[in-house]
Amino acid sequence: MVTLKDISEYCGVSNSTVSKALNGQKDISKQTAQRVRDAAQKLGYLPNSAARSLKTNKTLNIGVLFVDKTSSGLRHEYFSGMLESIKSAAESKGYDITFISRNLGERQMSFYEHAKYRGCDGVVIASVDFSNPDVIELVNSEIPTVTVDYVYDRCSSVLSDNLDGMKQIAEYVFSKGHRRVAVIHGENTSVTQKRMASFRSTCKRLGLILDEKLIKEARYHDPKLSALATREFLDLDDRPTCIIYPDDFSFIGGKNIIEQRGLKVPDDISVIGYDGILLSQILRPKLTTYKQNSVEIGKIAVQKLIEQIEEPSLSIPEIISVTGKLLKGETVKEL
Amino acid sequence: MVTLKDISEYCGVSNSTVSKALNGQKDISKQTAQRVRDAAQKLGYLPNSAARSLKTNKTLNIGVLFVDKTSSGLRHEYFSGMLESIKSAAESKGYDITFISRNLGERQMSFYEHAKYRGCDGVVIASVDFSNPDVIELVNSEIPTVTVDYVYDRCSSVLSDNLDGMKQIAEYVFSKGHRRVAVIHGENTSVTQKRMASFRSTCKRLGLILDEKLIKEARYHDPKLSALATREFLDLDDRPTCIIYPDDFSFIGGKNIIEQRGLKVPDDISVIGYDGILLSQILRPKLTTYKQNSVEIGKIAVQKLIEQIEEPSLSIPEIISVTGKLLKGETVKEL
DNA sequence: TTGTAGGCGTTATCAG
DNA sequence: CTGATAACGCCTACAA
Repeated sequence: MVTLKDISEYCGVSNSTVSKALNGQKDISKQTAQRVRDAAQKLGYLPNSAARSLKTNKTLNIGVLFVDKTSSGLRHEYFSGMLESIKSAAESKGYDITFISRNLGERQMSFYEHAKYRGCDGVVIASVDFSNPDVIELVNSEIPTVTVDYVYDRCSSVLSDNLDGMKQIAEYVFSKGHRRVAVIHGENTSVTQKRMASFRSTCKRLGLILDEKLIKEARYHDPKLSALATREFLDLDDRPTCIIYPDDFSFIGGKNIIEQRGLKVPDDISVIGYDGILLSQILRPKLTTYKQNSVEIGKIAVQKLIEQIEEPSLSIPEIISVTGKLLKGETVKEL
Repeated sequence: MVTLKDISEYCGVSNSTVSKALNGQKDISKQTAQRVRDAAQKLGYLPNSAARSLKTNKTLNIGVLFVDKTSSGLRHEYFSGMLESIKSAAESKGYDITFISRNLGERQMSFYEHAKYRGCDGVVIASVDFSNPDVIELVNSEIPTVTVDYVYDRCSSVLSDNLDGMKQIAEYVFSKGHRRVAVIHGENTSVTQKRMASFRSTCKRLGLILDEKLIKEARYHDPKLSALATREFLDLDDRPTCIIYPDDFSFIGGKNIIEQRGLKVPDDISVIGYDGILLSQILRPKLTTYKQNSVEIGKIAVQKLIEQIEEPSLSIPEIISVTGKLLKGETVKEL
């Protein structure tokens, strides 16, 4: 391994001169600096990050907390897309991404301990159980953190705008003349709560009476449960004219039931998804859905985190909402 | 930050005694060891990985090379599933996962340089352009590597058994009585070559005459191109009785065309996918496909890599083939 | 069984 | 402009 020392010997200058030259300090003569850089290049020098961060207490390393609580985890395109974007945003700023978990070596450690041990400059927290004490410990620690889709008091967060999403969906459906609209929602998380609150308030605003029989809980990314709920809706005497699904993927379950009954989308029943994953736009008829901007969310989360890392004094906890976009598709019929 | 020194002062013993006690060396008396451990616990001591790896030249850190050459990258469930499994396999052995890329800080660096800089103990290489000189440099370096779905001379690799996959598909289709079978394949990679070679040889073995008009190139994970190819097949005078798609997701493109023509799967035309992603088993009729065992592939890749890291002398380059499983589904009709 | 001392590769301070 | 020198936190001969 080529070290600073090798270069200093090769060039006949001191250790510190080499260090300064390579780090672009300006108290080194142009010629020496050039000579040192050439030598470094020639000898194939690479800095040693461990030594460097031992000294500087910086690692250029961002931790990512991504526990697949739902066990669909990275298989969910919303999250894999976000990860991809976190990765490339971090890379473009010169940071690496390391997954944070609970165990390292023989030791069991908390997320905070892990991040600390690895010297992460900051951590992006997404897709975890936010009520977990371990997560809370991390958020309350001195390590900069940014959360996605959940708000803690002292920590910046980036939120997919679920209020807007559901509002747009409800308004669109209403504008198409639907008055009996069923909703299948995911498990009870803060995301779900926001979506449903938005749905209810939008209904109220539009003067739409809510029938609680038309609201059912299923799970995100679980087509089977959405299929069940769909069946129950279709069995009602006064069946809804439109069903809103927890997400695009779950809709596939509903689709099967609908087709099995010999019904046609959207002629016999309208449907609408959530997420805007690739699949939604490939299906025919093209699915009406609200596209969450997972790429933007990941990007902003990283930006905000790096800002906090590099300018801790200037950076204040902030809640950033990222709106998505209604993709009109072809599955909501004009009544 | 609590360091070894703090503990040593607290306990009134030396630095090295603490270090040894914490690392379970047995030349420390039971009582002292216990006292030290208690103090460490009490003070909230955490080892500093940078300092440790500076000394030991180990980081307990595995790099992952995951460049989305196809730009669908992690959005492809085959890869996101594999990553998830790499992550958890590494975690269970006490290793962390860090993504390797080309840039760090202001510097542009090669993959090798990046991995070296980060001190990765080893690197798993998956989903990249394997002909890239940078990738080759990494593989030929002193850093242990394992590749997925590609074989280099001196490096262990884990392969999804594409020969078996295509063989099973062909045999199954044949056993169902199909004789005019069309294939849409992905872009020209070694994976594609293996699948096609396997298809051709299986056809030959079964005495099936290959009609080159029934083979078309599209791209993986690209429903549009598969839709085009499907259309051309359906326009043929003597249309195939079965179409094999490059992957499950691409099949959706074909499905649209088929339905648009008013044809029914499998009554009017049989179809078969590849990958066995969640979607395939949700579709109705359930898609016949070959499920690649991405979880197993990721797990084995990590195992093999860690073996190589920890026992370099015992570990020899090895090519491990992971077979998948034909999911019979309902989209191939008995003729 | 415990302690001393040196060094891993860097950076930073301060004197020349 | 350049060079000694001392850290950063940890591990490990070797000495006691």
